[in-house]
Amino acid sequence: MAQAKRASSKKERRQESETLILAAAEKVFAEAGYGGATMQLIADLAGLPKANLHYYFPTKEALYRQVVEKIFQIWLEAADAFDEADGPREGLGAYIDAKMEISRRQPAGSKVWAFEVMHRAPIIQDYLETTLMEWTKGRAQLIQGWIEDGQMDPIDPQILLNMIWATTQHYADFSHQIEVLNGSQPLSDEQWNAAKADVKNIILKGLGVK
Amino acid sequence: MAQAKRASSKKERRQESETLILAAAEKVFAEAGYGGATMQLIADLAGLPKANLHYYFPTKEALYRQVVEKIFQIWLEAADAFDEADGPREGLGAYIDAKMEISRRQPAGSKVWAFEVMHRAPIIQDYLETTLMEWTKGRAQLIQGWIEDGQMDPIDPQILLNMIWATTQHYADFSHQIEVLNGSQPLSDEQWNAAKADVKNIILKGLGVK
DNA sequence: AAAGTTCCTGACCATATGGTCAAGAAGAGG
DNA sequence: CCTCTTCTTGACCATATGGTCAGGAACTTT
Repeated sequence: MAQAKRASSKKERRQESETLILAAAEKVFAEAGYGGATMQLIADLAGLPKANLHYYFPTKEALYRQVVEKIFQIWLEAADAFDEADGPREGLGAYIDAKMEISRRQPAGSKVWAFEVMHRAPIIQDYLETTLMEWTKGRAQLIQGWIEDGQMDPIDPQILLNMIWATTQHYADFSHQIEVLNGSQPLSDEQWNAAKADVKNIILKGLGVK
Repeated sequence: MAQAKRASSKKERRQESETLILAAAEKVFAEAGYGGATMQLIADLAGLPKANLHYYFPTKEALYRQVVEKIFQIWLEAADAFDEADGPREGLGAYIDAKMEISRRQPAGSKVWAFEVMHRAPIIQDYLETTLMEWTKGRAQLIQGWIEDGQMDPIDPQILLNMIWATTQHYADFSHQIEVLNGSQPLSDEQWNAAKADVKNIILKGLGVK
């Protein structure tokens, strides 16, 4: 209360600046890729001088790394949907919903992720090999369990996961194409809901989920 | 026979050089994106001096454009599978097969396409709005016909097309991730066939195809 | 074999970009 | 107030990159 001044402590202001820069960086990296993005563009979008970015993030690569890591976190959080279910209809359904929602709310993040993986993951290769690998193995086992319980057809769980990732992320990564084919209009709420429902129905029915 | 010299006429040699450069460019653009790719890298991969690239392709953008246009052609050719069928099982099945095969044989091309669309299609926007739009409308109508014939469940054809594109192209665009999750091994023939079959089965069953 | 055309390439240039730095502004603490 | 630390920023630098060009090699044509 004493120093007041918008209650922004040093740490808080630092946090704010970093968040601001990260948000701008995410957008620019998504739109231009790592190579096409420039610190100047990011700075302009954040409304800061370029030198200031280098105060918070020593190099372009460090900034990029943080962007990618943040996205990876969100990616993983969507996984919670999986765990709190006891059958494929609920589990897969909730997971598809969660991933569709991410594609809708955070398309830039999804694009950066796609860029990164397409570049053979120069930055987050270790995450792929450790965290993602373990996560995937765990869910694959879960799916395998459902199969053995006769709750769905026997299908290689990895292929199913690929399919879910592909289909849901497509709505973020290829949003431009989707918009153009929609008469250059962003999808409406109804269209998003329809897409979500149809994707879910096709996959669940295709899996023979009881 | 007279001038012999490997029977390479002027035009043929020109064609050869251009093809060589385009192939190198496709790889480099796929691996680094437009911004990350350099003419030097492309030249090195093609085994030519940089200045020579500029003899055949005036600018980096012109080279990129040709790469993207070539890919778009392949993209469209896969569509033939669609037309020569009289039902969804055959039509969609053949189309999925064709697209999976492209993902396998031409992963670099698919990646460049993905890059381009993610960048909001600065180069091939007109193609999206004309050729792709028309193609899509035609196939959507075809699918609609199948639906009305009771050959499959009623589903927004656009959502179905998105799903097929997403799933099949994922195997090219995210091949790195797929390899890592496969124990850092490329998919074997059996795995490719399994993926192809499973994807097809899930989608066709999910659509309620008779 | 001479002339004309196409092709090839080393050297070069202008520009853009990532990154640095020194000097000062703004707070925090006393 | 004075000092210390954290932040901010315009100016600057080294390098990399797209692109140019002039001169020569190689091929074609007559």
